[in-house]
Amino acid sequence: VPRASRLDREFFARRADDLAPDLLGHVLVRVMPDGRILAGRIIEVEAYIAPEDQASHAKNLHRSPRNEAMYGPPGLSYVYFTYGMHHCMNVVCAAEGVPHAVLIRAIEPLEGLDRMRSLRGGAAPDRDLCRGPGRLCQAMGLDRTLSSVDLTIDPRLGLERGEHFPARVARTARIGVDSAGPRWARRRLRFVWAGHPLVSGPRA
DNA sequence: GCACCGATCGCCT
DNA sequence: GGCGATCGGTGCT
Repeated sequence: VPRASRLDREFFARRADDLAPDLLGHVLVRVMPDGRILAGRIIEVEAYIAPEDQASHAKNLHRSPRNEAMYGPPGLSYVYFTYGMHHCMNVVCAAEGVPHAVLIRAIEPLEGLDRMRSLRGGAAPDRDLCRGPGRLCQAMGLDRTLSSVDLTIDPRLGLERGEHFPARVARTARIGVDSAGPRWARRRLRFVWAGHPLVSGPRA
């Protein structure tokens, strides 16, 4: 996988609904403790725009040890544990103190597929390796110990500038946020690489 | 202290 | 399409 450079802090210093579509095509890179490299191209994301966003962990400026990373500088990771068994990864953005974040919902595996298969338990088909926020965290070896890391410099996890980008980006409502109420559940803050076969859920 | 539930997934019918 | 798994976060008593 050719690696031009990492995305820098300036790239992340904007609203989540502005950054989210521009993350499509860039490459999430994970260096495992043994040095093995896992990488995948971002193909599906969701924007969370607290404090007003009632689907965000930081709604109404709610702040706790869990979501503290959301209040940090742009370019941090926010990884949380949910449903008693899954992790989800976000990219923190906007100005420090403004808790915007972009949830990574699916990536196209590029490097380290054999390792991803073993991290996922080996049974599922390849098309499901990194399709969905919980699956991609499992396949990339991501958990809460990788929350609050600086994606612009951390040797374990980062975002590399991509080389291929979507010709068209589709916009839909976010997934799994019905309990936030119709106003925020309906809002089209999910962005997908139009026509990509490995997107989770509705494609348009 | 305690009850409720989740930015999900995999397996069931 | 439906449901159980499984546990930490949250909010109420």
